[in-house]
Amino acid sequence: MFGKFTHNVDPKGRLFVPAKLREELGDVFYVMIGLENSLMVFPESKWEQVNESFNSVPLSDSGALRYIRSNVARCEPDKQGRFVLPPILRKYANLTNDVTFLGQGDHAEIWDADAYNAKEAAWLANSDNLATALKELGL
Amino acid sequence: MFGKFTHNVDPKGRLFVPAKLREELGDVFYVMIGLENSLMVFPESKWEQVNESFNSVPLSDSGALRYIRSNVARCEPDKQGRFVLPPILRKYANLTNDVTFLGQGDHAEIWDADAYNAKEAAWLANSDNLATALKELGL
DNA sequence: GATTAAAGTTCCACAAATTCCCACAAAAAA
DNA sequence: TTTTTTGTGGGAATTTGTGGAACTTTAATC
Repeated sequence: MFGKFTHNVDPKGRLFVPAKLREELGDVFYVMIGLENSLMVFPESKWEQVNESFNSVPLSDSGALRYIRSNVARCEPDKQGRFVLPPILRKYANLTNDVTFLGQGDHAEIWDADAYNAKEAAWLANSDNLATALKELGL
Repeated sequence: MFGKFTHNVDPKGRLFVPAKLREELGDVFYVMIGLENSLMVFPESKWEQVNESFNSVPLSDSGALRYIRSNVARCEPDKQGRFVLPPILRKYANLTNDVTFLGQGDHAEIWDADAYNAKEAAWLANSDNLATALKELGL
């Protein structure tokens, strides 16, 4: 999963799955809260792994995990390729108008478009950042 | 992959893969942002290596890599040997009219032709540059 | 318990964008 | 020159993305 795609949430809270990600995300996927008010989207296969990890943590340590897990949404897109994102998640990520999907290899991320653009622009503005990152990748 | 080839982007954002690079790039290749507003093009085999590097970085540290990865495009040339470069990448590299491909061994680079020519001219203007470079190569 | 309102789903329709395909000019090879 | 390959343009058909209507379900009110 790669690339950046921007769509809007409609008044009913429906989100369109970008065509390029649709196949990889499949008919059923899971949305969970992520870092910095982003959301993470897992295709079913990956979700099973994540779920395993949840289960391997002892219940007593699970304060934070309880919160995360209780806000997971199982989503199934409709015929047009849209799905309804529960209000809690929409609120967590401040999704109001435009929303960007980011392909991140084995999963995707959902961000409020403005918030993400600001972050990205700030990062790109410092060209050392890119040079360092490429070096880390061995390029 | 070697050589320098210049073609144009058409209004639909299509780029022609230079004949001499076509075989080495294959039916599927990946385009990613590079230094100084250039783009990097990887054949599938090389891309797999790069992708490994991406995956070896823990999610929490991946801030920088997020921006890079979300600007990757998987490309498949059409029957004429052209492929569509997503607007984000075209914009990043300021591709409007003429575009040059540079063969760089295991990958290729894409530059705006004017921008690249200017850089090249500036570099050539100082003859010490060449001497230094050859020395680095042990020649 | 019936009626109405609100919220949530499913479906249909349409514009815009993208893909696919055909045609042709220019350049290179035979 | 003739033939093939390379490079470019554009139209037709399909897909994508968006809005909203119609229908269900849930809840609220009398």
